[in-house]
Amino acid sequence: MTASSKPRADALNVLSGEELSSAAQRERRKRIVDATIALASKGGFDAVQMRAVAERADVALGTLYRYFPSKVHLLVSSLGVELERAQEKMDRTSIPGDNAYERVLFVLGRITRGLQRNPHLTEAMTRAFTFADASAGAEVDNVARLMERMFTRAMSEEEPTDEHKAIARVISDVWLSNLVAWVTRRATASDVATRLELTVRLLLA
Amino acid sequence: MTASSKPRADALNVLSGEELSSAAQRERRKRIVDATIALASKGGFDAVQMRAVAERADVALGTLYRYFPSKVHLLVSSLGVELERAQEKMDRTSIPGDNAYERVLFVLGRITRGLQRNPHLTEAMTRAFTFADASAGAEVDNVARLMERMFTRAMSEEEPTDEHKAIARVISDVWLSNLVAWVTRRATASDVATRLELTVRLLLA
DNA sequence: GAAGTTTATAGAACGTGTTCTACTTCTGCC
DNA sequence: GGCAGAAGTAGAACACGTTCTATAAACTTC
Repeated sequence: MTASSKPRADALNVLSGEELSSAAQRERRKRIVDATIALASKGGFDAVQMRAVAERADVALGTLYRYFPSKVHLLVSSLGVELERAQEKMDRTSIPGDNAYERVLFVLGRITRGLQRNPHLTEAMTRAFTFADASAGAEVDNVARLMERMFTRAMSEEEPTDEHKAIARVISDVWLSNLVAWVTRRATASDVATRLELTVRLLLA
Repeated sequence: MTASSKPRADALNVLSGEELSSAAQRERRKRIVDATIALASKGGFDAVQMRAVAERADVALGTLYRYFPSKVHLLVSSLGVELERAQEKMDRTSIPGDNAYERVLFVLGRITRGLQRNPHLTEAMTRAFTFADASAGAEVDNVARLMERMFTRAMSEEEPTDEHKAIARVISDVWLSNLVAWVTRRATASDVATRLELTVRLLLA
């Protein structure tokens, strides 16, 4: 099938090759993450089976493992992708509220409701995140930073102070813990809302 | 081996039977939990393999599963046992400090250092705790309650107020999250100490 | 103390994450 | 255009959590 006789084939190969090498890989990676998110959305953590992800992304199992060395890496990386999307969306809208307290609550409420709209996906990602071991430390750190940034931005548009960073960290911890309680059905959505509000009040009011 | 002809055999059977039935089961359960803790202490979450626990506790695999329906149940239950021990020890000593802030920090420091003395065990238990799904909700709730009680007691000896309960919950969340960061080597012991102190200061100073 | 029920045992079997092997296809380089 | 090495593929193989089966022991009840 290769057009071996045309003089242009060379240039064409180089060009599409260029794009292929990096671009085909970007493309594969994207397919993998998309497949992960689709499967997670449908059936949660357990439904994200490596063979199923590979098949759906149309790559071999070995390739999947070359891109993501474990299921946890895969899910935490996907969480990172999702959080970045959420952050971008958040950056495009202005956050209402007269003070840090109101603004943080707004952001928390909005993102929490967003996650609760897709319970299986949330379950898959939070469980992977909290189950991650040291080998996924980098991915986990990345996500943790994204979360903290989200809350420091909500608190003020200035460069965050150390105190604001500390508060953001506490909020991240409480938020995650409540999300986990919610996905494991130990807390209702309104329990979560109440506790988050209480927490933010303790910290920022 | 059964003394079938003696009139007392009956009573004895009933008695030792009584003790056996329940007591043999208590005994088995204890052996299982001990084996779990021993294996976890040696090699963490991965070393707690169901076959290994069963063998070490000298019960069949099926029996292990009859007592604890999954590895997570097993580890979270063991965490409950450990926390109760820690609480009892805590109850026997008086907590120094002039105010809630100092007292909570004292308790936090003490229990954190205790856990850090056995990193593998801590890793096994915290990972099981945060990985638990809905089916282990009861066990997880039990542990969460133990944690919160530990901190409300530190804050004051009175019946805890709602605010104190809320604060205890936040501290529990932050504490757990830092413990996880520590076992996954994303935070050092002194990072953890610093963050806990900062958190308690935000909440109680 | 015998029948029936519950609990325990040994071990096979199964599912899914992970690793390994043998082979093919790309890609960059001369 | 041909070659060396990297990347991808198909699928077997392995490990460990979990379930299942067949049998034996322990307990309860009459």
